[in-house]
Amino acid sequence: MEEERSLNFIEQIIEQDLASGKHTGIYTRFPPEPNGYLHIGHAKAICLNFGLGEQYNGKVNLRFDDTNPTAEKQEYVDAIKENITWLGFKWEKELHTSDHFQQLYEYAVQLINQGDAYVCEQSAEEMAKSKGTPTEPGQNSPFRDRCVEENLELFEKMKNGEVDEGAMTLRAKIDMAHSNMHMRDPLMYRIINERHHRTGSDWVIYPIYDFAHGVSDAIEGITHSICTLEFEVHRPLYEWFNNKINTPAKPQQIEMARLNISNAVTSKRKVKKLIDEGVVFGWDDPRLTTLAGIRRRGVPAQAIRDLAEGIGVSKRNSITEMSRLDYYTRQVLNKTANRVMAVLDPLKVTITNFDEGKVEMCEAKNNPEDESAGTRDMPISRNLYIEKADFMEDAPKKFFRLTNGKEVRFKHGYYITCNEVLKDAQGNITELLCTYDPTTKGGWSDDGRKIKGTIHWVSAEHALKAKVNLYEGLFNSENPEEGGKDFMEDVNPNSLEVIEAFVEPSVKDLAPGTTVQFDRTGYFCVDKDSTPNNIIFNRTVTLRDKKK
RNA sequence: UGCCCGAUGGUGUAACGGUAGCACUACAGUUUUUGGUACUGUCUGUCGGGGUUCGAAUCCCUGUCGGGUAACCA
Repeated sequence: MEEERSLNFIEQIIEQDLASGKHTGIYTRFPPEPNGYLHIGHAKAICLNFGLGEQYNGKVNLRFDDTNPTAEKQEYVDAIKENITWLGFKWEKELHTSDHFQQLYEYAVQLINQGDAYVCEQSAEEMAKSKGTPTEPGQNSPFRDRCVEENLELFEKMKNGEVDEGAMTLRAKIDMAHSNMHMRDPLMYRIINERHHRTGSDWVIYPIYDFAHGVSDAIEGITHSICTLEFEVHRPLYEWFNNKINTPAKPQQIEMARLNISNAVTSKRKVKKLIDEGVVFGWDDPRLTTLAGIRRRGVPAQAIRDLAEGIGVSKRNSITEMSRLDYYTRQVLNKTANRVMAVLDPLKVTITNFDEGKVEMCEAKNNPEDESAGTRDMPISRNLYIEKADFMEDAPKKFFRLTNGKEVRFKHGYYITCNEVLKDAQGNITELLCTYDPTTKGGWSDDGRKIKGTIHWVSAEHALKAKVNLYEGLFNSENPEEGGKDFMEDVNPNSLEVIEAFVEPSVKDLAPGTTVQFDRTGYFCVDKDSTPNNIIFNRTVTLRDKKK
């Protein structure tokens, strides 16, 4: 009954903490900075934190880490919430680090009173210089030994806007000779004269990540604070602050490897360049691995969650193959996407023994994997289209599609035989003259005839024209930036091909965002800009194809 | 160069001193009104060198390789 599954290292920590009584329940958080759009890497963190919450009946806060008003915007806050909701998660509380500004300030004052923090008047350059190097210790700031009263007074001035930006900072007094550079009297507060998207002009002093993040975790009662590997060297600082302050809880920071996907880039800077240089059309371009892009391409949220679950959690940096996302996408869509017939590269077929003007309806299952999806009626008539690739003259025996003289099944329609091939002056095939067997309606016969080939088709007069975006990987290399290469050089020039296809009439009413399977071709999503008179599909992923 | 982390098939992960397993990919085959799906099978792996032990992917030493880290960013 219970499926045997090994625990990842974070689950092991949690179960130990629960078993030992260190915690009676778990509380995690997802802490994005609202300065950009979420991508597939964030999705892993979201699924992990919220997934752990569901798994252990714990709570998960959504906390916007908004300590730097120069980059953060409400627009991003809204988009991030939308993405998380799309993924299907609910947060316990929506919080912002800025909600804790007053509390953080009071803790800072406490540290000053304890002699653990001081106001420093060194410039950024002086500070960098006196910080030392990995092999040489730093020099103490000349302001390091100010008395508590003076520190208090100066910090108050900073807070009240009486000090110029850059003129003073608040620093933790730790150890300028520490082997971990982050412990050499790190900044706690700096002055930024910029309007904050939530606190407006209430504050001009803003806490630095190292001080704000861990202490906010503690304030919120977070038990397990999961972050990525690059914060590993920050952990001693994280713990230093929470140990110096009498915070109500002592959260544990746990670092894990971020998710990297092959043939893609995720960093804001790089995606922005792709947009600015016109390689892609925006943050939600379906070729990007932003959540907005992936969603627009038609990938279901469940596939992202399955991916996050499937790749596991570890501390070693890795690149997950894109084929893995494709796998989960197909897996979900196979069960949920209705089938539809669409011809992407048309070849005219005339059924010579089908009366001119006659229209018959063919009943078609919407999804062979889901009986409850029902059926629809598709019109068939004398003039049809099939895929060019589904016909070949003098085909080899392994060719299971249409060829001269051999019967194939037109799916949901009839057995068809090709009798004559029409060509233009250059010898290109322009049309096929075929006949149908009227006794095989639906694609069946009870005389034991074995029809190996089944192909899709649409009725020429009933088909709708649709614009179809065929996407391929945006980059040629697994790792577009490997070896200091310029990732722009690695862009796949064929990442988008726009074609006009013929689709069966039933798609007319599909809502934007709906993903269907084009029979034998792939999964396609109705674009958000699609309308009944201007139908647009985005190829989500092709079907697996074992042909040759 | 200091400090920190990591190294298991092509890829992602298990095995916590006792038969190296699972999934993706690739390749075969069966089924099939999608060359889809489903099912079955095959290929490929413990970074090197020492040690501890009856026994090491696992523990110890050492080397090599990879990543992170020295923002008034997060």
